[in-house]
Amino acid sequence: MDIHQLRIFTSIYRNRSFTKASVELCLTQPTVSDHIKTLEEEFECRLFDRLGRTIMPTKAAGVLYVQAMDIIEKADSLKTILGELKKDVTGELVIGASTIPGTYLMPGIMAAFQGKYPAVSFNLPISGSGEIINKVLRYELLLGIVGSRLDNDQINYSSFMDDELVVLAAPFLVVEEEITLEELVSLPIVLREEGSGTRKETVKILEGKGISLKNMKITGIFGSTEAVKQAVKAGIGVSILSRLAVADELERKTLREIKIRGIEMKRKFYVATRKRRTLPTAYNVFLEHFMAGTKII
Amino acid sequence: MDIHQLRIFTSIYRNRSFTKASVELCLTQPTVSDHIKTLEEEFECRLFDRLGRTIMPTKAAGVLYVQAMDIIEKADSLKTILGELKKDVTGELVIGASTIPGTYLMPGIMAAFQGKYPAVSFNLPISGSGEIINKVLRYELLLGIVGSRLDNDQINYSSFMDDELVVLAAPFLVVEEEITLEELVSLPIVLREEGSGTRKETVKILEGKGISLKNMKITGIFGSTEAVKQAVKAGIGVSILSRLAVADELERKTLREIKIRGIEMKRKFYVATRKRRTLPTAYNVFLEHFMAGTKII
DNA sequence: GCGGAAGCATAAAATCTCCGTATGAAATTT
DNA sequence: AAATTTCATACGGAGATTTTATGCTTCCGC
Repeated sequence: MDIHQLRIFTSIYRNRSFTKASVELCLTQPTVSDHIKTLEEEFECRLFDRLGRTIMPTKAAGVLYVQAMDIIEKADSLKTILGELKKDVTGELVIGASTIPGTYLMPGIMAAFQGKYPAVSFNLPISGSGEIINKVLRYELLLGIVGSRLDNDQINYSSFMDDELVVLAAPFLVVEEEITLEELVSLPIVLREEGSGTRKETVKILEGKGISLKNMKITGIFGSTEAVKQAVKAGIGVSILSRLAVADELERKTLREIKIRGIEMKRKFYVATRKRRTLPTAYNVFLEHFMAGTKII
Repeated sequence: MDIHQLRIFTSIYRNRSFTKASVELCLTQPTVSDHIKTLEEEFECRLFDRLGRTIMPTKAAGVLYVQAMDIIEKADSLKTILGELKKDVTGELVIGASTIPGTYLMPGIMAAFQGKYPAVSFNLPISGSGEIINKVLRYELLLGIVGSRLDNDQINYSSFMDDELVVLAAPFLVVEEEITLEELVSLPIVLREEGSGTRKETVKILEGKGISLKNMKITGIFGSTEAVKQAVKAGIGVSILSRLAVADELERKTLREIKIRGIEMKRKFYVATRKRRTLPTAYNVFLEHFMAGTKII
């Protein structure tokens, strides 16, 4: 049995004629006859009584017609359903993010997106960059937003936004507005723990300038960005954090930015996806919105 | 798209593997691959991400799986449903009957049949034999029970029961228990109207004995069997009716049977069906019961 | 009632689809 | 790095589908 055969059957049933059905389906009459014969043999029951010039559907045909139409309609709707899926921006978007973008960037973007597509909801697991990327690798996440790359040929990174690392001090700390790199090294410093993306990027940039952490006076190591901020405010030392994370404090002047002469500490945020995976439409639409919305910043 | 292809798809989805699906379905892996390719092209969406040694169903695949299983199960149930139909003795049986069998024979048989198959109900339109046969011809009835044939090569008759026509008189009428044919002709007679099957059979038998109605003294023509009985009881004349129709009256001796020496007036009842038409199971089962139950009478 | 038209069945040939074998490419494991 | 696993592709043959041609029956008009 075959959907095609069911279509032929239902056409005959409606038209009360093999010939008319063959016209409707753009087939020849013998083809139509043959398929009905096949169906009758398979179901072991006559479907149409051939009365010479006319035909009469049997009771079995009446029963089959309803069932067959059911199947045909379901089959036809498949294409529509899968087509709609391509336009369908609904459901839960699970997007992993590392600490800085997850805390200070994504919530705002997600809120804006949800204003545009109210049918979506968000799930935003936040961990370190490395863990996020690992989950993308292990198919546990479709999308990760990270501030640090972990080289792996299975991951596609696309950078979408420049971030800046700024040196921060307590407002009361007696330091120039702009200092030299050498002066920075002489200051007491507080940092995130090892493994943090922000710390990793900071170290990378400093080492690029020929400075090792070992040459610096580390007065505190803290497990979260907020803790580091509190430590800086308390005067334990200066620190280097993402501008994104301290925008508020700089505005309210509870933290002070110290420029380094002739140096800009840039880093990038990345969207991480696994190679060869197909993103559902909602994710793609979100990414589009996301890329467009963050480029300007 | 094809049910077969949907089956292949669902097997892959369950097995999370093209190869395992090919084993399950007794196909080769390239065949399975090819069908999925066809589906993906038809639906214009990827169903499985090929990740090298493993695969991952896409969101579209998840949606399709539910729909596909639905179709497959419906398709599989078709055979069962049509199979059940063959054992299914339910629904309304519409059986046309002419006056005598319809009035005096069918109700009892139908009651017995319904005792055995409580799921059936009956619809028993009663008209003249000719009209019943015509309705069978015009596909308005599947089955007719008639006491008189109407020759037509589209109708199959099968006789199932002998009936007897008996001469009836009022109990008070002074007539011998058994008379000769000549004596019968001399008696006043009442009859059904022309067109009645009983009258037709009566005339046929009498003419077979060389007697024409024109030689008889017709004292009344009535439109129903019951009316004829009343007329006979009232002494308007004798009449010839089916034994079936007067069994009660003979028993209660409100009518008297008069035998004709050396003559038996037999007639037959017939089941009339249209050639080439397929009877639903319930009708066939009823016919079987019917034939078995009436042969003895 | 007879000839022709209409409708379904059957037979044979052409075409198409489906499936298997052989082989390749990529990823993972050893 | 070699071996293994898994999916993709190429190609040929078997079988199914379709068409053309034709036959048979019924039904309609004359």
